[in-house]
Amino acid sequence: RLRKWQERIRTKDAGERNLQFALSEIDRMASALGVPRSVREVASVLYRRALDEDLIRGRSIEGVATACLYAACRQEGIPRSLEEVTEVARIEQKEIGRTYRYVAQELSLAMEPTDPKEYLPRFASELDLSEEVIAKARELVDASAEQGLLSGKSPSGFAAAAIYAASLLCNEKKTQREVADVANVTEVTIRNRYQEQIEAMDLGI
Amino acid sequence: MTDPKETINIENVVASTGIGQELDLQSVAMDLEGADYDPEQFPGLVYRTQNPKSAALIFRSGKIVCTGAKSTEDVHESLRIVFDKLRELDIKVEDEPEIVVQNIVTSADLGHQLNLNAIAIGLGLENIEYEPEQFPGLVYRLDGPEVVALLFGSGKLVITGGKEPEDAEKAVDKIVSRLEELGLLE
DNA sequence: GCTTTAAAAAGTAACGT
DNA sequence: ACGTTACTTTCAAAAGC
Repeated sequence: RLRKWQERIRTKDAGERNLQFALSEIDRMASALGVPRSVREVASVLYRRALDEDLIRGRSIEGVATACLYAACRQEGIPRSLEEVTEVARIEQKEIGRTYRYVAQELSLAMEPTDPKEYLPRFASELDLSEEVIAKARELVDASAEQGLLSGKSPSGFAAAAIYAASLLCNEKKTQREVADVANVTEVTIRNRYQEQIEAMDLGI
Repeated sequence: MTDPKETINIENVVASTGIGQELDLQSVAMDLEGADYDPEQFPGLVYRTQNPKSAALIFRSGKIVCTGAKSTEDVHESLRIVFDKLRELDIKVEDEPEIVVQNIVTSADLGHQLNLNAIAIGLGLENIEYEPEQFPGLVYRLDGPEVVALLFGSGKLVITGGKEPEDAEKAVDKIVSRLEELGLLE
């Protein structure tokens, strides 16, 4: 009786402490990633849902919290790549990706692949590129995606190539290295795609 | 039109068997040249055959896993070689241990580029996994046959999880007809 | 869940030259 | 800017942690 009561309090306290820990971790990572408060709120809601659905069993709180934040960024249209999330997380990328897939499946999140265009504003802003470059990059992404060049390619690499190509076309040139650095991809990836994106857009015009 | 089924190629066959005899892997490792055995790392002894090319994992219990062969025929040939090698070490091996194929990996080509984004939505996001940031292939789990297909933008695909070559053919037929009814082939 | 084996697909990354 | 090597994903079995 008394022991059971104490146990319930203990369990409740532990659960409450774990939830607070998860939410504070989401807050910490969200701040480090520089995403708006709305994303943290969506991530928190996802985490509570995961908790309600018992998805934490056999997984780390840290992992589920991180996966929820990654999913929330995507749902809110301001994606952070797994690599970027990993930089502020305390678990490895492979585990974040695996947990994200599990949570997305169990909560029926119906996540569509990230649209490369959602990366454009951030990349352009970090490179001090104009609105004109963003518009041109959008054209490049749409034209090349329409011609089937997007299948299988990483959204951030695709966006990076479009930003680089657009900066050339708009006479606001940035080097491949500068674009690669803000996008967290290699110069090789940009080099391998920007040319065909320009060709795709020229064909479409 | 080339039937995509004609492009199916078996890339790997995994099978298990057993000699019905316990083994002292430490001594087998000493006597069998080319054997890799590091019990700290993995409980099985690794023995590779050259013709056909394959790798056999031999366990203390006498059970053996063979992988890397390009056909069911090659699996039997590889294991025949392994059995004979063990017999040379004066280890008793049944005449014809039962060999069970556990998995067949095949590749094929649908002959058309694929719009994976459209296919992901067409097949239903809840039925597939497509995370191009992590892997370029779209993962599609079929009900019958029970196999997993990896679809690529090039139109090529990998089918794994099947236990017989027919599973891959059935899978390709199902995938082709599903994509056709969705109007996403070609 | 992990450890090991093999194999394909295509993309990306990290080396060295 | 090459080339090479290697990692990502899927699958199954084995014995043991």
